[in-house]
Amino acid sequence: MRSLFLTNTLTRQKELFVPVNPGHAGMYVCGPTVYGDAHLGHARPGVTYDVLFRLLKHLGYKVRYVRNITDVGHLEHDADEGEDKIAKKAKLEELEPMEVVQTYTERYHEAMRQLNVAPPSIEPRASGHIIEQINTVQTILDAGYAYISNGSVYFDVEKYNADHKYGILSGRTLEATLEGTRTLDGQSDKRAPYDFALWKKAEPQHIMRWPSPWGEGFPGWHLECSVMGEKYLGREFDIHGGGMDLMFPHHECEIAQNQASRGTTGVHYWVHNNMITINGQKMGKSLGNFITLPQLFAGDHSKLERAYSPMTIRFFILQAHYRSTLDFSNDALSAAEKGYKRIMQASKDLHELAGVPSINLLYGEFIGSTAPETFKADNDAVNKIAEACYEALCDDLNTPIAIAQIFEAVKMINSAKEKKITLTKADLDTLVRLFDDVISGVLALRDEDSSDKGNARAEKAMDGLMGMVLESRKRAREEKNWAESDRIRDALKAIGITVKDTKDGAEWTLD
RNA sequence: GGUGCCUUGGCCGAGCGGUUAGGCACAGGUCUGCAAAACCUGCUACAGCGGUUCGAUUCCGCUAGGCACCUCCA
Repeated sequence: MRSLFLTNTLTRQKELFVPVNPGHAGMYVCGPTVYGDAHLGHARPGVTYDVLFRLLKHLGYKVRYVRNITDVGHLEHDADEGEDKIAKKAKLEELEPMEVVQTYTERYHEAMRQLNVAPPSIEPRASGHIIEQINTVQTILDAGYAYISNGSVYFDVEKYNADHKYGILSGRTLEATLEGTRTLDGQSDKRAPYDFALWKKAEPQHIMRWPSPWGEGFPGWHLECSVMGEKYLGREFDIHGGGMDLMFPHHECEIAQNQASRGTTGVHYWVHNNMITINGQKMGKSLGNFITLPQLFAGDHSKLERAYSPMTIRFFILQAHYRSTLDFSNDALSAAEKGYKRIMQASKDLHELAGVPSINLLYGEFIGSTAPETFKADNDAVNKIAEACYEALCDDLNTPIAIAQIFEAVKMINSAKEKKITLTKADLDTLVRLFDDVISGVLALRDEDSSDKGNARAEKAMDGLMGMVLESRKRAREEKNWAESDRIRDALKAIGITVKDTKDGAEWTLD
């Protein structure tokens, strides 16, 4: 099995991935809080951890990927004064909170499906794990790392910090945290500003509430990930992913909860993706640069010059390393779109050259093969490209380098098609395998054109029809009737079909 | 204020102590009835100022500018 290296936020270093159980990989990623449409920012972790999930599988691990849905407990503003995001939205739209949850969970799934992000192995909801969360709160209380105050339960950070160390992930000291903590205006039930809620007492107007030993209330936001992670992946598991903005306090609190409740920090590799910015600034509702995925796909936003397809977005994200900020702009998206289409065209041509059918995996499907250890092309350049591609992917998920290698392969394929170079069967087989495994399997880029064509019968009819049209154009060209030949080409262009004359005759593509 | 990060050619974006990343755009060429595509060639940059070094875009320091987290955020 190939070695995989991941940057671990905990050590701030690139580390060799060694799973808890050989051959198995457990991965937990913080999913969305479902109170609104998924936005550009959700696409980044969605795609990033999807690639990690797929890569782990391709390398030969049996992977369990848990990505939660937060449907309770995530408060707006200060933890003491804030309102539950779901409940607020429900009030606004006069819906049951669970109707809000249902609607936006479905819409999130649809957006992820369009981005070709495979569903996780398990997608647990916070509201479905209230009992487990109550149990964990009790365990932390029993261990002495929490206290009850006015019907709520808070984590005692100072006590915890004395025995263990609070801040190991973010590198913050307790004093530093204190300095940064906002002075609360109202009086608080908390002993210290950095204490966080494990269980919150529900005020009379609060609609989402459950009975507990401490009265009616609801769980604190940080708790769900600790609890569900342990439930589905065990006391200690391999990878925990999420956005960098969640590092503090969310993940820091998770570690403290883990240590306090199960005697281990719980996670071996913390992986954090960076943010997507728009004109150099993080997306925010208040900044007016908040673009949802449906808007992006439809081109329906003032910042958008036009629509960008899901695969364009996916490719755009993969062209940057996941730990770098990625700046959104129309120019960058347009450039990504062209590059993506170039790869897709080369993929089609490659499969044709090799005489094997193009694969275009459907949502959630996986390549069945395991990553090869060596490559057996006759042309050594092909072997080098394939090897470099895998090295890049295994080197902390360096997708931009992997894609750069793919472009090298694209160049070779095009040259072979132009008959400037010759590729042997072994060369073509290696390239096909690389494209099927890496492009379709791991990076999960699919051909949007062919998937849009519709059913097989329609496609067959279309092919036949185009054959007839191009045949009559061919005849016109043979008679050097350029006017007629150009008329047909222009007419086809007008209905969205581009014709290209190659050495081997005319080709057509849907725009 | 505390903590961390960034500044790469027209744009996006990798990387690294000495080797052309890649894409998009642009210019010239090949091919072609034309067009498109493709191929070939060109465009060689690392904010500024010092320092370390045989050699720095890559390490260190300072300066300028920008960003993120510390409050909900992927």
